[in-house]
Amino acid sequence: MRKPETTGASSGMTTTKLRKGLWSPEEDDKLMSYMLNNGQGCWSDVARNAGLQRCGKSCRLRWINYLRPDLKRGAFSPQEEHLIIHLHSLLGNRWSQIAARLPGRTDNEIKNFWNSTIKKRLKNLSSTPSPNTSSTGSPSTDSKPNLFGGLLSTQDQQQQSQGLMDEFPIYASDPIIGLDPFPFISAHSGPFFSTTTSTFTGVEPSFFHEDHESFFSNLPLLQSVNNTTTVTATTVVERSLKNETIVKEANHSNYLINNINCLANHNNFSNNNNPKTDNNINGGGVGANNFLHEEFSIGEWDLDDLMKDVPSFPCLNFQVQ
DNA sequence: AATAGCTTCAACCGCGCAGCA
DNA sequence: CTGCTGCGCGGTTGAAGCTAT
Repeated sequence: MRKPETTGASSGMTTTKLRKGLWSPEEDDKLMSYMLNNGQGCWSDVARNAGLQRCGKSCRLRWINYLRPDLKRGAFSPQEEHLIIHLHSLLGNRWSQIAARLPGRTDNEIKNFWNSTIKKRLKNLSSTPSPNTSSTGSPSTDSKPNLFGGLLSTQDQQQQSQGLMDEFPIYASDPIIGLDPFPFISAHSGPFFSTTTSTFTGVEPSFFHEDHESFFSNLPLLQSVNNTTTVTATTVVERSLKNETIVKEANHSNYLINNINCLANHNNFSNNNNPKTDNNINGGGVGANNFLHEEFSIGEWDLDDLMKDVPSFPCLNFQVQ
């Protein structure tokens, strides 16, 4: 928190000193009532028209992080934590994208939560290796390391997943975003990746149901690191801590090849009309079976493209009609 | 009770990007 | 093309609150 600056507007004709620091209740009232009456416009206009000695940037931040009526207050639920961890493993420090998938939460809030709480847990986890893992062995099939206090049994994982589904029904039909707090491991042990190749395998056409077509068509698969490497809990933690690097590197790695293979499969099954898909992935009409063995132009793809149509919550774009 | 150390989180800063003249 | 302006994002700061001693 910062000390509220008491210096008000100067007496100059053109130079009004902008306030910094904490917002007073009066300023909050002004901004809130202005936003409710006029909706979001140019932020510098908002600041001016609302009679605030604040820069537009400051008004925007205050509105987004504190005043917005759809904000959820209070601590993060275990389900939200679960989702944050999962999304962070997919997106890295793209807090705004993570926030867009958590209704009522802001990027700042999530960022703070991650830096203060989850990062600490990850460090603790890495400093106290699980007895169920070894430096050379495979992760246990009965339990996985987790950030909620140690090991999570398969049953507990299912319960957590169910909680997530209850809280975020939009994800209920999505086996990717909803189920796995530790995608690094599942990417190796799950049904969707071969353990010996970079190829997306074992998926039946029915897997891509139309109900979540657009979701899947753009949602990156869980990160698949070097598919021939055994992943331990320690590796998972280290990779979580280095996630930004992983995500960046993934753009030029098997990770993206997996995504693309998945996407290519899906786009073929769903026969959608995404021109980018058609041109760059489909190769202008390559059959489904060919996707798995084609070389793709990876440089033209990135997470943003893959994620852009993933559902977000309209409440985060609050605007008065 | 005092206070030192730690944690939390609201707010700021700087950068990159888009739109426009 | 260049410069300006506004917006949005991620990283960082620092005061308030909390906890341990």
